[in-house]
Amino acid sequence: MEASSSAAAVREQKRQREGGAVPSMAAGKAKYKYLSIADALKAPGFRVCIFATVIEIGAAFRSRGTDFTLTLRIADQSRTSGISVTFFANNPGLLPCVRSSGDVISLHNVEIKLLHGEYFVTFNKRLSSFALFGGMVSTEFTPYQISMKHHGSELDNQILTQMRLWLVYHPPGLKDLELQLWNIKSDSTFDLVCKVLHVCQAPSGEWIFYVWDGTDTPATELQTLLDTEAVTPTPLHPEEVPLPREVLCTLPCVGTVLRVFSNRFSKEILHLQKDIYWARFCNITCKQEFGMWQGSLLPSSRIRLLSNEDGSVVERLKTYDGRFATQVHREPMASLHKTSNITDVEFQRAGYTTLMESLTHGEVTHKFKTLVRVVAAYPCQGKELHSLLTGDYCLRLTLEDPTARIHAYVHKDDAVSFFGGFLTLAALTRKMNRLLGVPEPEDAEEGIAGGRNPPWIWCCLKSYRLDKYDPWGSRRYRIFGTEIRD
DNA sequence: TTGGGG
Repeated sequence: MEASSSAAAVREQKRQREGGAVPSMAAGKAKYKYLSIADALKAPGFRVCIFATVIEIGAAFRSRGTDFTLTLRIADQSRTSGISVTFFANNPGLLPCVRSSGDVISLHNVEIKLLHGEYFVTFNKRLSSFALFGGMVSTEFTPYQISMKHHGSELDNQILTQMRLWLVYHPPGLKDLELQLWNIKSDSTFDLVCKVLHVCQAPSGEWIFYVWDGTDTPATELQTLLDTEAVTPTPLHPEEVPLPREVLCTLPCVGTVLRVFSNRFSKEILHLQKDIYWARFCNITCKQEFGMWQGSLLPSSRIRLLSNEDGSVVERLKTYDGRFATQVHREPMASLHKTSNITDVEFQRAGYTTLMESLTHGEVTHKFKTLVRVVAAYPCQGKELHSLLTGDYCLRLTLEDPTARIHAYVHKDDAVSFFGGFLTLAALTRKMNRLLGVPEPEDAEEGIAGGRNPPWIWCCLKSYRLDKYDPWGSRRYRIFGTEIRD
């Protein structure tokens, strides 16, 4: 927001301290100097005027004094993370009643305070005033609520139009700091609105939250090194101990279940253990380990419980419902618009099944078609690889989609058809590298080296058991009816 | 005064 920012404006506001900003008059209309939030913060202790958008709406409640109070969070272009504004009034009807986040508020003569290193805006009921306007879809210049003693300013219409234009590109509800699983970024801090599906304590004492928002985490880049697969296989899940089957079966089959780790014990965890809740995980971070996303709570992180009617929750559920409107929307979000023509599959007409749907399926034995990435293979190079076509070996692939990772075997009888014939070692290596997303030597020179990005491939899988007395413990996956194209 | 991610 290009409010009348600048040091001069700050000095002007400083002159107006005590007694409130006295508006200069021009053509009969009051003229207030609005500061951007960033500039206003340079003048703690002074009264300032701010034009901003409401990004969070608190509930009105009785203060410990004689008043009613309400906290809003407002933001502008200079501070998209926003700042908290506290209002007081002896009658709740006098507090701002914001119709929707994204609405615009004009604040006159509010005070900036700095407490514990954090800035706040205080609305003084004797000296301050506010006006509320519709957000980006509105073209109305008349406020829908106005406090006592609020005088419109000459620049209001112009600044309101600018603010609405900015809002078009920065819609509220999805704040810059609020990410969904589909757009999380490594080592950034953000808020996540998610359903807490399960909470447990790892043997290390660490707490693990299993959270979900109906979207898929992005495909990760993997390390090129594959020769350690025999000794230390690529893990199938970020936690040390996998979830017991009865818990696994309660998790959703579409959308990633992110593991969020926390060293801190808090009473929030006890609350969350009892039931499934929607929550806002504030100021959390995430990283990739072995190509898997995992979240972490920081000392500054907070968990806020949300109701099912919360706007962000309703939005997430709407998005999730949309994924069921068509078959293709259930497919990994990261695979969309990336045609997968690496393999030919037998199950041309079969529907699509996520790995989680198969893992939680009621019967061990079943066949399905899925869309996955090959994150690791053993063996994957040299003589060992070639002996698959002639010898008595089977190939172990580590497959992933946004919902799970599994080991799937290419049985010795299927290896020739999987690779499309008795290939030379060179041809076989080329096909394997394509599956694993290992860059071609010429690509590597262009700076793609260092990581690999396996493509999405269609593949037919069969789930079966080795031991009828321990069907789930002895479950295996086997690839069939799938051929890598030339 | 209150209140300060209620």
